[in-house]
Amino acid sequence: MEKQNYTRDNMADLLRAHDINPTHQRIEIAYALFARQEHLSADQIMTIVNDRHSETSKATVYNTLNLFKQHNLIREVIVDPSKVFYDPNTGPHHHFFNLETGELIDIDADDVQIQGLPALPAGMVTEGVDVIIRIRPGNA
Amino acid sequence: MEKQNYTRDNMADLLRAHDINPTHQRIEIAYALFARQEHLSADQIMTIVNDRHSETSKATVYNTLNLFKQHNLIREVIVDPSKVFYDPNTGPHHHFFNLETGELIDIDADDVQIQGLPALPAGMVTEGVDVIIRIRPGNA
DNA sequence: GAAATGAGTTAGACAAAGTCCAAACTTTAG
DNA sequence: CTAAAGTTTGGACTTTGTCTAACTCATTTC
Repeated sequence: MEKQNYTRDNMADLLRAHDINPTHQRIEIAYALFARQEHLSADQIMTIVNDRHSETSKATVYNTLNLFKQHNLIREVIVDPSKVFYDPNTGPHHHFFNLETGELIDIDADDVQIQGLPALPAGMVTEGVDVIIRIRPGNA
Repeated sequence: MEKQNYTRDNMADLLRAHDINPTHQRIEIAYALFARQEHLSADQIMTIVNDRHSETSKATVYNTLNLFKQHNLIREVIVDPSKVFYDPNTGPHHHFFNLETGELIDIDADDVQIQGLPALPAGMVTEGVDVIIRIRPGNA
């Protein structure tokens, strides 16, 4: 959590550390997510990556994001019915979701305990726990 | 929670109790959700409603589900990136989500406590808290 | 170095969920 | 009966995401 130096150079190392062959496009996409440390949609990522010069196709953006997800480099966040967000933070954490702006805010999971959950159905294993707190500006 | 008698007849009362004018199509859609007490997608609801005879258009299904949602008769569940599920249970509860089958299982929220959440951002109000436990068949 | 190989990328067609809109239909009230 | 308000409809449209077959490019192999 301390490595703030996200440059294109060490994106290659990061990718290799996750068994991903670092290509030009993959580095750009990883850089877009990690340098900003924001939750971005595929569409936003494509805009960012192509704003510079690179020309990366839609298919590659989707392929790459799914590849990153499979290799646990990023995580999907499903809160907006119309699009998926990708999150460079794979550590355990939850989210505030601002219903007005669509903004996501991280909540570190270390401080959060959830008690009283029933047992899992037989033969099932937990893959992940998502807590989403939907918020809106308001009249306290 | 005790009223198990969900018939088309008392769907009209239910709709009126939520300030919704009970039309033929609305009754059918409400009946589809409440009689089964299941989590259904818009597509599934349309199939069910049209399997009988009624002929209800896609636009009406979506209009009606959004109307029900606004009047707190049903709730949206967002777990599958490709489609929204509608839930006739509006009481506080959470979900197991079976990643293999797409099945949703309710978890009563009365027994669940969540501790250690940070304060809301200034000027914000909680609209709802969703806990989703993603599960898959497995090797315990 | 030329050819073969294989991984990665691409444009564009396609699919599915959901929205939008103007026309048509239904109710209700006068 | 008529007007107004409320509801439904088909179909066009948009958006997110997938698929495919061709193409590029780096690497190996001879």
